[in-house]
Amino acid sequence: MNEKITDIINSSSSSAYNAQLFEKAIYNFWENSDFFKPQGSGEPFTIVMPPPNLTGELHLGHALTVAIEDSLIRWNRMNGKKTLWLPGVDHAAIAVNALVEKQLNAEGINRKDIGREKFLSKVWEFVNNSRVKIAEQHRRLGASADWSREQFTMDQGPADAVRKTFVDLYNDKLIYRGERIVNWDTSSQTVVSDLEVEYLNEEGSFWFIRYYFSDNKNQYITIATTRPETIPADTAIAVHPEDDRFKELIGKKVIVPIVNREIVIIADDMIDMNLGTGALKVTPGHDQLDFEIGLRNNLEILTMINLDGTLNDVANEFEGLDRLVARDLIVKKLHELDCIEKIELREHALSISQRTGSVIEPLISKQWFVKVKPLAEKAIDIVEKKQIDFVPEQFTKTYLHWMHNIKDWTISRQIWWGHRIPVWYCQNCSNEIVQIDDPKKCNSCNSIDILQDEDTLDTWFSSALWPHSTLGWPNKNSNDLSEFYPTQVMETGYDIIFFWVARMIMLSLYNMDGVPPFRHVYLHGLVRASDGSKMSKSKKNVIDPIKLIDEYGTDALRFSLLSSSSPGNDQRITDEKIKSGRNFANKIWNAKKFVLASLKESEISFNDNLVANHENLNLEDKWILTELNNIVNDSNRLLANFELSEALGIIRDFFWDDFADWYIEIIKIRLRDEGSESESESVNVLVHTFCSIIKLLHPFMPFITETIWQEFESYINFKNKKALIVSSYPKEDRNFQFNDSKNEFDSIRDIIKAIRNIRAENKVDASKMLEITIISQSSSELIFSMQIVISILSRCQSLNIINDKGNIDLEDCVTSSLPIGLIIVPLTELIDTENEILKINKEIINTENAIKRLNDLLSNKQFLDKAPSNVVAVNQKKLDDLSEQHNNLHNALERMSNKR
RNA sequence: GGGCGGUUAGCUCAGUUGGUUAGAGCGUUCGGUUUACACCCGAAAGGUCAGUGGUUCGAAUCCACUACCGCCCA
Repeated sequence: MNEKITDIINSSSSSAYNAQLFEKAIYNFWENSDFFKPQGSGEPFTIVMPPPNLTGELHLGHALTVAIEDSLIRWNRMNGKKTLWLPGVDHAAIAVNALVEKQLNAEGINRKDIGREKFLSKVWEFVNNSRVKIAEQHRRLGASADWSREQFTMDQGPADAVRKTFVDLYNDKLIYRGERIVNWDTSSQTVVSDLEVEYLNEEGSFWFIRYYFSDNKNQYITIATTRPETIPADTAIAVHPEDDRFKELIGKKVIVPIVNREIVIIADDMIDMNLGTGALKVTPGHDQLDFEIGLRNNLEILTMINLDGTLNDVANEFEGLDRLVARDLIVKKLHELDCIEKIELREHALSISQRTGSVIEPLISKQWFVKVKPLAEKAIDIVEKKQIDFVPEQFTKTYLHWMHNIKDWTISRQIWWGHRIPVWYCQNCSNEIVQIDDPKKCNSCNSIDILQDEDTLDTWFSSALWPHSTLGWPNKNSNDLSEFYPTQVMETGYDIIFFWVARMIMLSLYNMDGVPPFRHVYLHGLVRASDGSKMSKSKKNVIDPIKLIDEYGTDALRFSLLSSSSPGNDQRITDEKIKSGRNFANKIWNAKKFVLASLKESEISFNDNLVANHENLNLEDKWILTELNNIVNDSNRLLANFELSEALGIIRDFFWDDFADWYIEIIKIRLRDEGSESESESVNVLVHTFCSIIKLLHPFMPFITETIWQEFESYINFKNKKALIVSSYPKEDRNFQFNDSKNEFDSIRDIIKAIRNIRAENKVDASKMLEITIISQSSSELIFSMQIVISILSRCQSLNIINDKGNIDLEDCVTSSLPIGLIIVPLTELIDTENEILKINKEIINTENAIKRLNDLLSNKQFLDKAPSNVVAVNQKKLDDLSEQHNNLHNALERMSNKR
């Protein structure tokens, strides 16, 4: 592998990192080496991938899913876990059914003309193509998933799981068939579940309509409605029993306009007296609430809307019209009949099908339902007992709230694509046969005249079984099932917490004897367009992740998605963000060039066993190793808490700020000193630190890090590890913890920053070398030992370090006061001494204020009693530093003033 | 109507058990000697942490209320 990588690098002329050159080769190398398969004997770590819909392409939400899950997977793999990321795809019943139907329609073909079988073969053709495409896109995203275990919801295994679950639930009386009012999607002509209905607030007309009494044609009761077109199916008027306006009318009869049918005025507690006139027309066949009123009051149920949205003969002369068209005509007729008292504008919720966008029609229909309450109770219990937890935590509440108010789940769908309901009806004796294997004959009367239910199951029914059906259930002897169930993490978007997560919990508990399907649920937010709007095809603001990858590289995309993703929160994606990801990758690439060149030029053999050479480490070595150790510690902790963006952030900062801007710049000085012990020492630390960074970054940015690792492999023997992906993640090393050195280095860094600041503030020409004096009472030795570093990084030609307050001439000097000492920079350009004195005075006042505040704090008995000791100590240290600084400032002021 | 969340620099966002003078990226301004990198380097400006009140030695962080924004469920 590494020869190949080196070849590619050598053939590239550009100095910048070009992701396109490496990603494919690296991915193939991983996949062909079987690195994605669970390996070793470690503790298992499993994530089951949320199966994308086979509707066509992956979007940025999938890219985020992959970025997060792959990072977790790679981190765990590098930590020695037996890691399985199980990929799969979903048949997306309604969406795919509609897509293929649309394609056929474009060719002038109706699915009913060609029949079920032929239609399904067309669908299979379509999904087989999508499946290949999506798998390819996942590879582009760098997903280290075990493709040999890839599952499809329509494969035999998951299909067996669906059948067994259905039959078990049926036998346990948890699945039933019944006539209920359901959400009917007139355009796809199927029922949809409550969750698939969206509500849109819309300003609409509120019609006030008179119903005349049958015994007195001059008197009437006025009702208010937003749906006058359903008047022909009214079977009662309802009022509140306590409503004084209507009390006496209860039991009286009125005539339904247009159809002239007689209905009765009834009383029902659920009527809102303040809404409209307080009287409600009751249409049990076409409204959920009216249906319930109808049940309570034994009302007749009339159906006037057909499955395609047109009206039937109940609507008299309006038969055959679409209900939305009929509305206007019916209103017109009501006007003619003088039944309309007034029309108001009112905001009301419009039910829209999430799938097709058409207006949902509540209809009575015979459907299959899951009786969810008993399942929900267990699903509530398991979360309350904290056997499953949510990240971020607040989704626990969302979940529990929904579970507590759960309603039965409509699982049948009137479409062809999907798992057919395993129920057969005997045409001879009306027996209902529900069983796993297709029956040959009726198990009651032995007739062979049996017909299978025409309907299919809700897609989410099969996805609800995903964590165990993909591992081999219902085959309880499956190795994967015993080894990888329960899984550790379920990671998906918060928008499908009810659709999917909640149902997986319910049905997994049911099928797996109460063992929950996963330990943690991590929910990420939506990826939005740069203006904060949702991406949607209709808005034409969808960004194709593959295009971004082509332009910027997968690592850049993953970096930007991950670094602006915090659990449960939406993020906006912008070109600038992805560019900063690309820039980061390029920075790594260039640092690699420097490190590798240093290694080659030094001609030393890299020795990662640095611990033995402690005494020879320089201050900056101890500092960078300590910082590295801190970052290793923190990033492992953050990753364990699912704080990916935080972990990535601190690694990025460490690499860019500490390693690239400081350590490399300092090390250059030592590298010039060829052949010295210091040179080999520095190369060791340099390579060790850089390789640690590469490891730390690998889960997030797999391609560039593996590419670099492969190239390094030619020069370093990485302890028998074939690839970075299967190497070990850095672990804390107490031997690299030099806290005193870190503090010392920080104060040296402050000196350099202070001098640079003086240069910039005073507009000192960049090429001008300075002569600097530093007065330090306690740390002059430390400063002396670092004088070359200080000189070069701040561009001084001489550094005069003294530890007493000797009489130094401060004419034409600028000073900077630090806890470690006073920095004096003489400038040949004219210095405004008065201005300098002003500046120093200002700083003295600031310092004195701060000292006063700290003195007050530290003499506050309550603070000393109640604050933890480390907080007291930190503030004491701060006070000491400020006092030192205050002295230095006074010192400078004195000398400055003498020169007036 | 019920529930959940948000409001921090010009923009996008961190800030996990309350503890230095509140951070980052992008953008802005100034300056760029330097063979890893201009997809870069150095320096800087910029915030009453939505408002009010409370708890506390100490509040962006906890509590209450208000305002605005968003999401979910009806």
